[in-house]
Amino acid sequence: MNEAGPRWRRRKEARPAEMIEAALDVFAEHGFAAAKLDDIARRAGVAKGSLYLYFDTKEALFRAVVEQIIAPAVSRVLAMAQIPEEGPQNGPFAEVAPRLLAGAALALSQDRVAAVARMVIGEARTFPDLARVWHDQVVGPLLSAVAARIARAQAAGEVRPGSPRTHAFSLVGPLLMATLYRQVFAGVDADPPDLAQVAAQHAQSLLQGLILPATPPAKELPDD
Amino acid sequence: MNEAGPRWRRRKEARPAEMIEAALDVFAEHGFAAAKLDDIARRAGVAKGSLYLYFDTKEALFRAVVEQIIAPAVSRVLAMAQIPEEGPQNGPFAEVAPRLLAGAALALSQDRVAAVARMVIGEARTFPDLARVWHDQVVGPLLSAVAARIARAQAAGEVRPGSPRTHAFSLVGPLLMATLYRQVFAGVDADPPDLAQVAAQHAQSLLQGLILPATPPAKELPDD
Amino acid sequence: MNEAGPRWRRRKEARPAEMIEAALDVFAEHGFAAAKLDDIARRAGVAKGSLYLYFDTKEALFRAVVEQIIAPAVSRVLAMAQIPEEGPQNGPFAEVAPRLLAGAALALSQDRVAAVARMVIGEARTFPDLARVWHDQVVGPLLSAVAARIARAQAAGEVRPGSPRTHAFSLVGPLLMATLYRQVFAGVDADPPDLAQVAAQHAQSLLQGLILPATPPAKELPDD
Amino acid sequence: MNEAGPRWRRRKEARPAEMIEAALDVFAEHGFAAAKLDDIARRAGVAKGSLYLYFDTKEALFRAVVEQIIAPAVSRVLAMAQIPEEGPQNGPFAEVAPRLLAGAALALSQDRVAAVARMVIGEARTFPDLARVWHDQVVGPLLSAVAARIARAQAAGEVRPGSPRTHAFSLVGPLLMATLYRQVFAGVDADPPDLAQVAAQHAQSLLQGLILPATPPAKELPDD
DNA sequence: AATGAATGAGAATTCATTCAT
DNA sequence: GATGAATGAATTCTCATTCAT
Repeated sequence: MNEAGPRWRRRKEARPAEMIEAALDVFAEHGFAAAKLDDIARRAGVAKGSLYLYFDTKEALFRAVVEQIIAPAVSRVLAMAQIPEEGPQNGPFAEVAPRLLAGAALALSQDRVAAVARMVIGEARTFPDLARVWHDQVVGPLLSAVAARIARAQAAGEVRPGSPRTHAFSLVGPLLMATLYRQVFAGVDADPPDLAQVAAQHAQSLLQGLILPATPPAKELPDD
Repeated sequence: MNEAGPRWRRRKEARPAEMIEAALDVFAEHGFAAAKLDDIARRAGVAKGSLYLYFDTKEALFRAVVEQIIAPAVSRVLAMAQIPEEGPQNGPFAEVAPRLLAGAALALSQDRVAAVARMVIGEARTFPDLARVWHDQVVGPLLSAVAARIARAQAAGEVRPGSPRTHAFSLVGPLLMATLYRQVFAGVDADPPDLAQVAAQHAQSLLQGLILPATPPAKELPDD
Repeated sequence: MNEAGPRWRRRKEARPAEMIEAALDVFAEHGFAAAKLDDIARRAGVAKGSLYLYFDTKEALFRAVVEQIIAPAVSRVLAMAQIPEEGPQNGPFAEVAPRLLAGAALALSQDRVAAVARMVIGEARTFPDLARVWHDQVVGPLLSAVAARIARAQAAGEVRPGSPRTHAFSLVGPLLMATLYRQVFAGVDADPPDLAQVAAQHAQSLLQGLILPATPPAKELPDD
Repeated sequence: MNEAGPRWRRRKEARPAEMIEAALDVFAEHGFAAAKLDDIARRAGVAKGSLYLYFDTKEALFRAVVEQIIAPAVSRVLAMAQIPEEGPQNGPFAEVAPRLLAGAALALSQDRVAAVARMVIGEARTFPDLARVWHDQVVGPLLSAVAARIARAQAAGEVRPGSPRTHAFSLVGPLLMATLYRQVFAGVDADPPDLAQVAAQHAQSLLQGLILPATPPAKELPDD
């Protein structure tokens, strides 16, 4: 710690995880504008001034939160969609998609990720940079990866034609919607949607179609 | 002196509306916390203090904005979902659903409604009351209406079994997602999704299924 | 409104008593600085702007309160001290003084007068004009009148030598103190001093002396 | 880093005192409502915001001023009234009382104490808590102590019967009245009463009686 | 590296005063 | 004469950022 060296280089890496963790909590709870550095410092167990040793600005701190905590979570989900050219996940889309949604449901169950998402939505207009970070590092890659996988499936004749990007919205929209719903109405709706359930049911509905074949009005079949 | 001059009344009732308009603009642009009453007043063409003749507090003004914009929007959308027992909309679900989504896409294209939605999402944690209003007056009724229509379709054997509420998420989630996307990434993504397109394509995908029949050009198999 | 005339002259006299009454109440309750013209207007049953038809300024309104309400009360008390050269009140000081104090106790029992006094004390430094009005129209005349009467009594050999002005403080100080005490500790002390009792007992104590003649340790005599 | 450097502590404890000093000045000069935090800060040589490091609110600062100035003043005066059972002050009441008044006159000559008193009187209605503090910690104990001493003198046959509490008003009222007079009419009356003079003359007048024995034109008796 | 006291620009809110009706 | 909506200067309080220690 005392000898000179390239150790300094590491400082950026060494950014106290506690600060970022604390910042995530506070941002998630109050939103960006209403988050107080005082709170963050207290929760991180450091002095307010210490935050400035590592982050030039409140916004920089937010950026770090996204980069250090959100990005990894995104990568994890992407790993399920970004199906490598070869490998076991490269099965039929009808099998990959449900797995993807299930994985996403799991990732989104961490309230922290969802809370940041809610925050970004609220502050996007005020801090365009936040929106850009979120778009470039989270939403964009995710959408593109999913759309790419869908395009591949279309090329393979597995998936119906149409804008792959729009198909991606079709695939992930309901799950994200449910996530937001849980976030926003946490204290209001005592019976919020279950993410895993939404993921599973929606995967089936979307893939197979919501409409049942117009069964010649036969007797009711026990639903399968 | 005694006659109730409606001269005043009219202005007295017009002013707040102009203030709410201005407030909507500013809130939508900056979010609640970052919105400055100075801006709102200037945009409304009144003095800062005049706002306080009609709204006790910044929060009260925010609430007024939400309620003022909500009311008509809800009526409009509910009219489309609250499919009357009889009437033309009471056709087969496969025809009703696309119309519903198309109508919603239209309603959501008004940036004002979408902007308020984004605001509420962003400030839900800070103003729980607001979340409750939004839930009880907007999202709840809407979801319930859609779910009820779906349940009816299920009873008629038109729609695959499963939680009607979750089916509702499947149906409207992508459209709402796209709406939010447009709001949040307005300045970031030069090529945002087109709501009408999403509505149309998603309706077809969801209803008919994203997966093409495993085309050894066989005949349609009863799903799964 | 259009014809010139002497009618205007009357306006000052016609100053609505309700406004002054209301102002007294509000000033007494909140002090000068914290008194709101809105309150005064509401209590007077007029519009806020109407106050300005009669009083140029908040301070002018206060001045009117003093002149219209306080001054008469003072005159009443003065009438008891300003003993005319002849007349029944011109008896021995030992008889006049108790009557004077008793009359003052009665006058001060009106909380309104006392409340304004409290207010002036609080705001004197902020609004020197108020202090001047109060001094010139209330306290000064009162003190001078009492001191003059005392001086006369001294000349007659009735009263012990010493500064008549200081004697005046000796005479009225306890009663005023008790009045203030009641005002300030209205909500705090459940058993405030009774003004009439203070007046009576103090008159006797001061006039006859608090100290009993060092009775050669004889048996207790029924006092006085 | 771990040693508790008292370096900071000292400054941290000194600052609030300076602020309270400054606040006393400004409050005394303008009263509570009209005092500007800006002024106080400037006079204390700190930034406006710094006040809020130590006092949550303008009212809290006011309270601190009162308590800070009260505490020593009360101790000092109580020491004079709380005549110990034994000791030199336990002489005849006729000797103790003048000493008591003289001491009080000295204490009240400090404008700071008097200024705070004036403030409390002025703001009592606005801040009932303040009135309570003042009553419970200052006026109550003082009055009780004086009344108790008087009661003792009555028991010893030194003092005329009557409510000891009212006698206390008789004793200290003129001095307090004079103190207030000086405060309130500081800028108005060029010749305010001298506290020591009032104390001395009133002590004699009250103890011996204001009325001279109906001198059958005898030779001047040494008064007493 | 760390601290936390200090700063001061900035925002919400109040209210005496004005003025069109 | 009366009204009360409108004004905007003034004030309290907040909080990101700085800096001496």
